[in-house]
Amino acid sequence: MSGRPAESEPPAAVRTRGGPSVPDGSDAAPRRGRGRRPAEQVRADALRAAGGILLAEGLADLTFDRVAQQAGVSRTTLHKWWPSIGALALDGYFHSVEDALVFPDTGDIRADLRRQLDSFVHIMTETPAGRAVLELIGRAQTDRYLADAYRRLYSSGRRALAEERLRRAQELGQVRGDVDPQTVVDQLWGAVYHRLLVPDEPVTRRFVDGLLANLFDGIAARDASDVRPSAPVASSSS
Amino acid sequence: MSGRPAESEPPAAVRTRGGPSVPDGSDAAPRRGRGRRPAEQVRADALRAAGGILLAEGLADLTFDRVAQQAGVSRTTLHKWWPSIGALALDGYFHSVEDALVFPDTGDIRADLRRQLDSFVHIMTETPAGRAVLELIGRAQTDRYLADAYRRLYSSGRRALAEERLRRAQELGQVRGDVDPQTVVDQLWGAVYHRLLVPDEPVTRRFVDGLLANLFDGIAARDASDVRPSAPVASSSS
Amino acid sequence: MSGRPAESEPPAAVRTRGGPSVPDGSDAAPRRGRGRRPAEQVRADALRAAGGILLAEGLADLTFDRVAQQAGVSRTTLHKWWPSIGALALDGYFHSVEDALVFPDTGDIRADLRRQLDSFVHIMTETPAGRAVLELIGRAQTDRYLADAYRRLYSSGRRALAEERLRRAQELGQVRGDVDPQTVVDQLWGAVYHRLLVPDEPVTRRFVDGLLANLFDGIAARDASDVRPSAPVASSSS
Amino acid sequence: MSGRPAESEPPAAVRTRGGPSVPDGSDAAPRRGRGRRPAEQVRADALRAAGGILLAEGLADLTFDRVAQQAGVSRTTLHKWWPSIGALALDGYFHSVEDALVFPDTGDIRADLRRQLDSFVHIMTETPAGRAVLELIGRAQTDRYLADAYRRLYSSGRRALAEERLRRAQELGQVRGDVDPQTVVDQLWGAVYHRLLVPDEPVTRRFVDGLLANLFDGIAARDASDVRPSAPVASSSS
DNA sequence: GGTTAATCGAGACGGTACGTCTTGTCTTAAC
DNA sequence: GTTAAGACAAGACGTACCGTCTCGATTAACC
Repeated sequence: MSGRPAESEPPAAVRTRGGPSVPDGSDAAPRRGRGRRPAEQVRADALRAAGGILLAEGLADLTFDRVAQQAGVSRTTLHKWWPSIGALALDGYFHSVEDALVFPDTGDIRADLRRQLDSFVHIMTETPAGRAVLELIGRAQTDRYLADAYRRLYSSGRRALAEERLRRAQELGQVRGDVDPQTVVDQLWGAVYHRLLVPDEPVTRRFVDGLLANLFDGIAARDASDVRPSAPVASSSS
Repeated sequence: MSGRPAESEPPAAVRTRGGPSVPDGSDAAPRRGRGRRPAEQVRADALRAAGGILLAEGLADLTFDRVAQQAGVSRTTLHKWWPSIGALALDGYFHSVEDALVFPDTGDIRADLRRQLDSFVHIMTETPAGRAVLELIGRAQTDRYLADAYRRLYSSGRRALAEERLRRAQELGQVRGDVDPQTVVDQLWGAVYHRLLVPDEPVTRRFVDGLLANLFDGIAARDASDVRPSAPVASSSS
Repeated sequence: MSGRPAESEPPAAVRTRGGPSVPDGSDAAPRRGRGRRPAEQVRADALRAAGGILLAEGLADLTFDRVAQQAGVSRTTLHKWWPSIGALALDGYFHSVEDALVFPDTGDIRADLRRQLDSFVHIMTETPAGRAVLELIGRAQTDRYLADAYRRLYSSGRRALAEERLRRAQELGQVRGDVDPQTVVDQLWGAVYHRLLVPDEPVTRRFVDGLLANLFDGIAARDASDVRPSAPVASSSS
Repeated sequence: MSGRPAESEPPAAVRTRGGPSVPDGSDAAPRRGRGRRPAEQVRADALRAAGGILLAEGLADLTFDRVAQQAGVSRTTLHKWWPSIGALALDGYFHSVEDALVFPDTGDIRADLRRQLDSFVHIMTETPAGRAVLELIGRAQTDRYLADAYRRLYSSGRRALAEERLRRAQELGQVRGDVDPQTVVDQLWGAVYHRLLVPDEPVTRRFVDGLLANLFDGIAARDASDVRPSAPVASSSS
């Protein structure tokens, strides 16, 4: 990401911003004279193009070259502002997608987590943004600029919001005080990410139910009535 | 890739097979005549080279070109056997690393999970194989061939082993019968993968403790004694 | 030039070979499949395009990029065969221009030199090849690949032919035996090149007359009748 | 450029002016405020930088960019004052090199020419200025602005000086009155330039001797004693 | 056991992208 | 109003890799 003013980016509800995010899918360059243009306009054009390609075709088809052509921006300029294509993709993602930061607080922690997880699962499985986020996480494994920016602009903020909500539940006696909220984050959202990144098993409503039930009720058998001799509930394993 | 802080590896004991997995680090091609060689020998050379580069330098530096040169195999042949560099990398990984799929069964499910998770965390955070697995998962987001092969050859088998062990625990009344074992897999190993893939938080022994405690004991407060007004336990959040 | 089979290249009369040396001036690429084409065809296409651009527009407008586009050849291939654009230009020149090696030998050395010089001057001042040669000599000052190739393929051969003819004249007693033929070459063709490269003065028939007269008759006054008080012959200096 | 065997320099004594012509080899810009500076100071800084780079590294490494950075002058300003990098290079050359245009006149024309030619050859073959002049002549083939400036500022003046000296010799009866002095210039200095620009043959003292001997004595055999059956004098041809 | 067919190595090629460099234009702000 | 600072489009450079294709050599299987 380099020394750019960070665009802050937030947890939860994500929505594609404006239908025509991709202004002209026809890869047409505006064609201007050589001189300088205001930096803001150039940045906006580049981000719009990058976000559009990312959401429409995926990260593998996103290159500096294509962004330059589609946005009418020179490659040199792109390299000056973004150190890697992954960093540009992430910025383009935030520019094209509207994240609703709000984390519901109705007083019922389990219901609020359920709502939040449902929204999250919806976005990840039903919108182009889902695939984009997975590809960004994937690319971040070999692009440290992207990895840094992703943590700074995206994941750390979402973690903080979830922790905040969980701490309030602890204060109200709804969640045990000796529980580390960050570990809960990994066992809810992290578990979903895992199924999305390595899709052996489907991400369903029943799965989200199971995540919350396991965590809130515990998986240890409490009394004999729980003991059942054989497979009690249909597993989704093949 | 390069530059990334190396991290880790997969569930169940993994061991690098044979010190000199990388036959000749000097990138020297054997130089043979043109004729045909036994397919097995060609495959073995290619896999050895691919695995060596993957573990030593990372997936980003692994190309068909380099494997061809280092293994003395023609690019044409590589393309014939593997549909993408990711697929070749995965095969090379298995050729260079010996996975012990064994899952301990001492009768104590929580202790067995603990041992298995500790081994997993060790490999993922302390050996080159860990970084390789993360990079493979990452690349699988944009490489269909790799994604398919990864599920078929790797993750599904590990899921099955864990499920098997958990079902035995259910039969012994140690785990509630209405719990879906696959969901537990995502809340244990999946949670670890999440922290490795998006490293906002460190993967420590305390973290593993928390995973098991949350899951076995539940996070819901059981009685008034659990209720505490403010942050009771040090969280690892920054 | 590199390790290519040298195309031998010769002194004297140069003629543009075939009107449509530039096959399709419309910068249109043929567009073929990806596979390999015979090296000879690729080389011929590249040379035709390079020669065409050089003669039609000059060396300054000749780039690897344009040759690649016009010839339907990839830049990579051009770089493999020619180490610099100058080297490619020289090869393209020889491919597009037909050099008549013949050096006349009528027995009259002065008349033969006159004919040869007239041909040379004609080509250098009246045909596109003249400008091309001057630009190649110019570029050779900062392109050692071009400089080497130019000497090897062009100038040394022309020097040798001229020397051969002058030596025959020496053997016949028409030229003094203690004269170095190579020095004469510089005082005839070299003098012409000088006027062409630094055009303070025009290259005219009278100039060629003067070159031969000065050299054959000497410029030293032989007797008093030669002495004249002021400017005896109109000088072309401005 | 680079890599070229350095060669030489121009007629009449040329001397590098001031050891530290290159102000600070560390390519460090002085860093000033934005406002206007006296035009003379700007010009001087630019010329000093241009001349330094030209003499130290050659014309190929001289760019507007580098001059701007090294001189602390903006590219905009350079473009305003000089129409091409060649034109700037030429101005920079004159700013860094002190040309003594004096032409000796001892009364003996042949001895004076000999001295002048020796100085010229020395500068062209033994000093950095020599290479610079050859590169300027080379670039002038494709840079109209440089070509015009070179003739106007450099070559025409030198031609005039030589002509002046030769005319005095004609008036004294040392040189035939029907000889065009400008043609003699091309057969002496022009011949040397030719050997420098297309270095098939070396530029030696013997070569300069030959130039004068051929021209003053003529190359035509005067009597039978000159006739020799085979190669009489060692030629430098390979 | 010799012929034939499959397979491999070698490497040329078009194509795409990369990251860098240079040029010339243009904008803005300082002087 | 001139200048510096600097952003930008344009386009070339040289390199890397991919995927395809051709060719020749060799081996293995078939007859």
